[in-house]
Amino acid sequence: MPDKPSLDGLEAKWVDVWDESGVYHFDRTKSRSEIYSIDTPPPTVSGSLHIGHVFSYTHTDTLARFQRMRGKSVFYPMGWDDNGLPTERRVQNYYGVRCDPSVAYDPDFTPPAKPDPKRQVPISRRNFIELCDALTVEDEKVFEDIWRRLGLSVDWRYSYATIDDNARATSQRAFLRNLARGEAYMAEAPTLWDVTFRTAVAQAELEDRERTSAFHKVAFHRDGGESVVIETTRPELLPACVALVAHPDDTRYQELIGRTVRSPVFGVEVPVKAHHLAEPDKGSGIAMICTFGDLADVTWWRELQLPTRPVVGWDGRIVSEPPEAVAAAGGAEAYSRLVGATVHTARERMVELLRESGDLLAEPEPTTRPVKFYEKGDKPLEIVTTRQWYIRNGGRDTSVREALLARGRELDWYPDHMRSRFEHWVEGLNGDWLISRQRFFGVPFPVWYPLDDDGNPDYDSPLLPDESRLPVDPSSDAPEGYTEDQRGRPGGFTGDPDIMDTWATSSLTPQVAGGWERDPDLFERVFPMDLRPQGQDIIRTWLFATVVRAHFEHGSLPWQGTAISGWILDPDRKKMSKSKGNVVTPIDLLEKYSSDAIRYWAASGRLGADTALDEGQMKVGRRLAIKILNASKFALSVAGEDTPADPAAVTEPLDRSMLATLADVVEDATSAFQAYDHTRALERVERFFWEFCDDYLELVKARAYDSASPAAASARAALLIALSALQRLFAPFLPFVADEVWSWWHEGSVHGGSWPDAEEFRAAAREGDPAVLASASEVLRMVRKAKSEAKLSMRAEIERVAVRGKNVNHVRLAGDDLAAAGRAARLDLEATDETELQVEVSLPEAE
RNA sequence: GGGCGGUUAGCUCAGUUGGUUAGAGCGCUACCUUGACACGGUAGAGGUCACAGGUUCGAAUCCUGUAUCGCCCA
Repeated sequence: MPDKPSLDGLEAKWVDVWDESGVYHFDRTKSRSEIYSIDTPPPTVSGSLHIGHVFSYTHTDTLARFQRMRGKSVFYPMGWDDNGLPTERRVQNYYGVRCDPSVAYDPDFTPPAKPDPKRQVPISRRNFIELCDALTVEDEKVFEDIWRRLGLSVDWRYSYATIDDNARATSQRAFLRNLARGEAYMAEAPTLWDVTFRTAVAQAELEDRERTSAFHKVAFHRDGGESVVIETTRPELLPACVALVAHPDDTRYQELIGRTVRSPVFGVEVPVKAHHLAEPDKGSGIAMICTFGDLADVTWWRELQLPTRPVVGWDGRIVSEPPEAVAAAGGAEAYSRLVGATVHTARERMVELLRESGDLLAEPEPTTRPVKFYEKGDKPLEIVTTRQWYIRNGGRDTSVREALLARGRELDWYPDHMRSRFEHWVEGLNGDWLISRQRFFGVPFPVWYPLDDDGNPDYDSPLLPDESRLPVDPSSDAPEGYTEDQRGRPGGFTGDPDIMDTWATSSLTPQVAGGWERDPDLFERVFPMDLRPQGQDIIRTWLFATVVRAHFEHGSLPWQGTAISGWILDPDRKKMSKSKGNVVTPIDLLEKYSSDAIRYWAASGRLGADTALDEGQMKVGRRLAIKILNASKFALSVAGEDTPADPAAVTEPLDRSMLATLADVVEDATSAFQAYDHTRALERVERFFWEFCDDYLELVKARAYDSASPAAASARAALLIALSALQRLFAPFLPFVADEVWSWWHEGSVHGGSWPDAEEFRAAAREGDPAVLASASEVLRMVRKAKSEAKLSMRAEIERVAVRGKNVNHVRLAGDDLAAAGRAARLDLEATDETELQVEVSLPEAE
């Protein structure tokens, strides 16, 4: 035991000790009922770690430590989410390169010494992926160091990365099984498309942003009748117009429905249709349907069975060939003025064309409206018809939707109200889950297509690998029955060029970490897992997708419960996020206050509750940690060679009262933890600890020093018993300081020890009455108050303390201790009917 | 527009199934260096529980409405 205990250096010391002792190692010989398994969120390593991560991971760690001390073998692996677009972007910026699949592999490639983000060097896909692999390894090291320093009780032997062989094999296997059962399918369909990243995106990745645009009044014509005026914010899509649409009840357009009109400039005949989604009070009440301007166009196109006239290409520019109908109507020349232009420029040119033809009936009228964006993109999404892979998720299938909603009800949610986010998301799905991405760093689809004699792929007869070959890379591996030299040749094959959406891998973390089909013995012991901890922002993505995959593959939930952490708000109560630029990195705070102090702050935030970044709380945590050091030192130094404590030695009513109070605290903390309310557990333990220090320690101090008497032995035994409980109760929250003070008088880690059992303390208390300590504390407080008001030292001698009241007998049981702690020469007690204790303090005569 | 959650002391938050005078910490003020702790201790001041109705013997707590903040979805 050090003379002057300190928090400095505890992290470095204990991180190493824990690592060497393997105290957090998962014991895989245990049976399922003896195991607590956690499906840890793999953080995205391409971003910097911020204080919000520390917050939610600490929540999980307190639960893991509680379960471990309860005797469970805790399966608590850590993963890294390194596949996907965020890593690609980081590699591009970090090395100053970009992936160009048409470039050949250069085995000697070295990245530019001085990366120039404006002039990224085009490199082959394979070189690019090598750089991704290299950089993620570095990033993961940084993350792991911080996690260790924060004291996460992870078993690092089970770490995984979402791009590693196991994750790729698992993703491909699950996909092949989905495909075999018809849960995955390929379709050529209108797809939300990001023109910057040139990839399809899924519904879960969308966000609406307000954008300014303008209504353009445009005239369509008909022979022998008045022209029809529509209003559109996207005149550049006029060559893609396939129909006009009005509401069936709109009397203004009744006689038009079923006839045709002619588009301005291009002269294409298009039908006028009726559909209930047309909004009569919007604009002129009649709209043009283009392929495709927005999701309503897609609905109309599908339900009214209209033709397709695509004009926007994968790069967001107007395609070179006009739609056949435009060419046939003689609009090719006008169209040629739009070719190659971005959507924005094409709009300006189209307005010019309309002005020239006299079909723009008014000046464009500015407006703002929500526009769909890819959450990581900065250009509006276009809708492009492409061939993509999907997984069913209930978006267009009522029975799947009902089954998934039932899974949501089956899952335990902490806090419970988070379930509604899941339900609303599932109810609002409007299509299946699009899982293919036209990107590079990710899990490839394990699929090839045979080429016919003209070299065209036959998408209807995909070639699939045997599961034993996984993971495969169809861009470098050949399908069974083919050789590599048949790649791209007529009669040969071609690999599917796409990769899976990150979530298509992340949705399998229980399977990846749990050893599904790789280590069946492990999988059977940990799956379905006990807990999925995560943030509220990814309920619709990660949580939902994981439920979908487990539902299809295993016919079960992936876990029994989910613990949802809130946001971290900056001191101005704004959500902390990279885009707002208010992100705080944890490392400085960890250094300034200690890991335990940061954990204390994090553990003070309830599940589901947004929590402000509050350095004040960290300061409190630091003070608490120091107090634990000092109180432990005191109790141990007083107890001397009396360790281990003998419960039978606890005879004094005050000591028994304290242990009875402690038993209640243990009971409360235990049930709070079992209800996933770590905050309540901490609060109860902490409150008791301060009362223990301020009142109980002061009361028994003098008696405990008087080494000869049995009353002293009682105090010393009670001190040690309480200390043992407190150190263990704090262990999930403040693991460093808890193990430090534990090590002063025990072999082995407190984290491998047992969670206190209320009954043990109840027995040691031997029917002690909590009221004794409470009453003595109350009187002691009154004595202090009198001294404080008289501006006297707490050490000042006083002549007499008189206590009256109903419960004066409680005070009597601690009378000697009270007199000693208050330095009172006399303690007079008088039983009366008063419910409140009346305390009179006779101070010494003023000099 | 729909949904979810919040609104309690200057700040950050507790407040169990409705039950005496609404609690804690920080900050502030005063005092105290007492044999674990000055990286400390003790005490004090500080609140119309967002607002308006209602139910009840009794409401921070239950009901209705309003305001306001955050998030999600249209």
